Amino acid sequence: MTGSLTIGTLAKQAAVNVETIRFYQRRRLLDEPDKPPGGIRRYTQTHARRIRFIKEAQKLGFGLDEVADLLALEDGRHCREVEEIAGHKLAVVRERMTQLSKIEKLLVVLVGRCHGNSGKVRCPLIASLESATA
Amino acid sequence: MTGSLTIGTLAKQAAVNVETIRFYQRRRLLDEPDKPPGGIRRYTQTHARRIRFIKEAQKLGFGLDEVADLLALEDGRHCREVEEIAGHKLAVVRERMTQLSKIEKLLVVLVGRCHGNSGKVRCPLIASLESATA
DNA sequence: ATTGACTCCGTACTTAAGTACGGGGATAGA
DNA sequence: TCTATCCCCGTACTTAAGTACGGAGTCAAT
Repeated sequence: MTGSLTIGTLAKQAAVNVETIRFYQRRRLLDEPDKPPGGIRRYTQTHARRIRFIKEAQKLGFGLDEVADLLALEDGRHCREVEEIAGHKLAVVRERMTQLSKIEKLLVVLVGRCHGNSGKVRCPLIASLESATA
Repeated sequence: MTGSLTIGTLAKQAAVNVETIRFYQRRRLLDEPDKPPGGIRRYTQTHARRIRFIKEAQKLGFGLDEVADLLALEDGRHCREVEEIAGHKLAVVRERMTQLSKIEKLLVVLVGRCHGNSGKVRCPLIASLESATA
């Protein structure tokens, strides 16, 4: 049955180390299912999804504390909290997208300029990001 | 004159710790100006810009090794290298933008749904990211 | 000429995020 | 049944990215 995983298979499904799962549990990012007396814990696809979410969010530059904020939203919160957390994250996310799109444009230009050429190229990558940074 | 900084003022301008600058120099992310015999090194705005760039790139989820790749582009490279590095980074950047925009949409929905409401809200944040992840 | 702030450099410590290890228990297949 | 493989849990180690520390030299203003 695909609805009941041991920690090992969960780890495989979510493509992380078993120890990482236990680490997330300690950090309260992932709940620890009750242990059947004298036994082995069972996990679900919900756990797997949450782990993958954590990993994705990390790639986007969020630290585990920030990921915890995001997960708090997922877990259901009162509106005032939601507005505060979500509003703040929204600003962060948008800022990041802006910066990324600047880098993206520059990379595109660079690759294009380069195509079929075999000399040296130099690009104003930094300057361009800067104009937004200032 | 604004064109000649000591490491201390450079640190202030770039909003980092002096030690961080020295650390970046060790990591070859930032060049170390020649030391006038028996003396104190002088930095320029170019250094400050580069440091700010490093910091921005980090916020976007790039590690220092990846930042080094980006800086290699800035520093001028042969076309084959540029196409390789830039092309690869471009894919990464686009992937990140996609993920961010998913999170963004969800946050917007969440905040909107919440507005003027005072109960509890729950959101399918994870599920949405997931659909892209899979 | 002296003092206070700053630089230089090497070494060591810290924080975040894992990873690894090891003893002891459970469990499933030969 | 026995043995291999996996789980549980605590403790300790690792890696990336800084930060801090301390002694010795330097510079600028008093």
